[in-house]
Amino acid sequence: MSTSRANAPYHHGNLRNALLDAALVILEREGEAGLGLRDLARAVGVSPAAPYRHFDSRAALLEALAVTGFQRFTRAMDEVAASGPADLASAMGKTYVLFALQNRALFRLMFSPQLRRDHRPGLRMASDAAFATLRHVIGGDLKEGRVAALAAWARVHGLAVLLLDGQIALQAGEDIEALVTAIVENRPVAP
Amino acid sequence: MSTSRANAPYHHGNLRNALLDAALVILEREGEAGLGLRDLARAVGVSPAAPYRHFDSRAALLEALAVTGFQRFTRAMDEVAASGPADLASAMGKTYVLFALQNRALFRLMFSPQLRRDHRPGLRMASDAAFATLRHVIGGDLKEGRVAALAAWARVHGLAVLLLDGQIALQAGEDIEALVTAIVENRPVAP
DNA sequence: CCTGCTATGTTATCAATGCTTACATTTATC
DNA sequence: GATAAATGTAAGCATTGATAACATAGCAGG
Repeated sequence: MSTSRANAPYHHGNLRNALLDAALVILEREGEAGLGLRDLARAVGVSPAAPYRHFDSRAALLEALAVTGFQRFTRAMDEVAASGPADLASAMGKTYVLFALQNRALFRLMFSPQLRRDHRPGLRMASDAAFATLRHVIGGDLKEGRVAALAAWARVHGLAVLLLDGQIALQAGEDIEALVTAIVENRPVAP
Repeated sequence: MSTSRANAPYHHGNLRNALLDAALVILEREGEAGLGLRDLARAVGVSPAAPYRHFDSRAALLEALAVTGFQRFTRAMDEVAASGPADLASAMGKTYVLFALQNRALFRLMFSPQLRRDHRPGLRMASDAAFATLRHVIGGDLKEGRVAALAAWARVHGLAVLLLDGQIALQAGEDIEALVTAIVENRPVAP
């Protein structure tokens, strides 16, 4: 290929992807507030101003991270839908919550109101794409109208947020995945 | 009383309360990230270092704000419980969501993982107090066990968060309060 | 090879912020 | 009044996001 710049290393290597990878690690370890451009540049081994060649601002970097988060989210949803589970809505709900638990800081970033405030079109598009499939499946599967679909979504999203924020205290010896399954499927823990 | 310092004006007036009031205004207008101690001091009309006489750090100020938020929240919950509605759980759920909508940034701050990270005892106590009553009412009213109580909580909290984050798009002419009522009471919008 | 041209990275620097220290001023108490 | 505590100010430090000027690496065409 002649125009292989997106993949081939230039000066450093493909710095943009290296920055995103390192940023994701720092994000999950330190939280969004602890992700500074200087630390990030130091982690990758470039000068403090180098990231600005790839991201206009810190907010733009966070947006790019959130977009990759929505892409992973979409992939996880598509995979579970393609696997053809017996109860599709419950399986997707469970995947929804587990995704949040396995990508804690990233999930929070995806729904960060700070990012949504300055209407970044890339984030909007990634978010819409992710929820288009989810909305379609939930709305088509439940067939109980808008309120039921929103209630199901709210239950799943609320469970994810409460677990992330440490509001739901696990009882002794309780398996978190079993609890999620029980709540999503709306049945007692011990069946 | 001899020790009326908490209320009586000293040099400036009771600076601590003035700071909290102004901080709440800035918080709802600019978001948590936009609440700087310099702006805050300027808004109240004191020097940039004056707030540090009342709050050890920016985090301590945010904690104090969150504590007042939990106190308001507790009051709202107690009031609706004392009013003796027909369906107590639904009434409290609706109050829960409306409180979030009427105190957007404050509600988010109350559940901020940043604040929870450094275990501040005041915040923990205020949070526990607020949820003790809620947990008691939900648990005692539903009588369907832990999973049902958590599911109800998750639905209400998730609805609040999704509305705050602008994820739920209102349809043309749709009343948000009616939608909240419908979802919380789990019935169609048009009865 | 040499000359533009673009993409990328570095150095130096600025402004704003959270925070601290040393000092000044007002109030309370004896 | 004297003294000590409480409260506010002034000045400055370290860090951070952001920008500007400069330097380097690849590419294209003569």
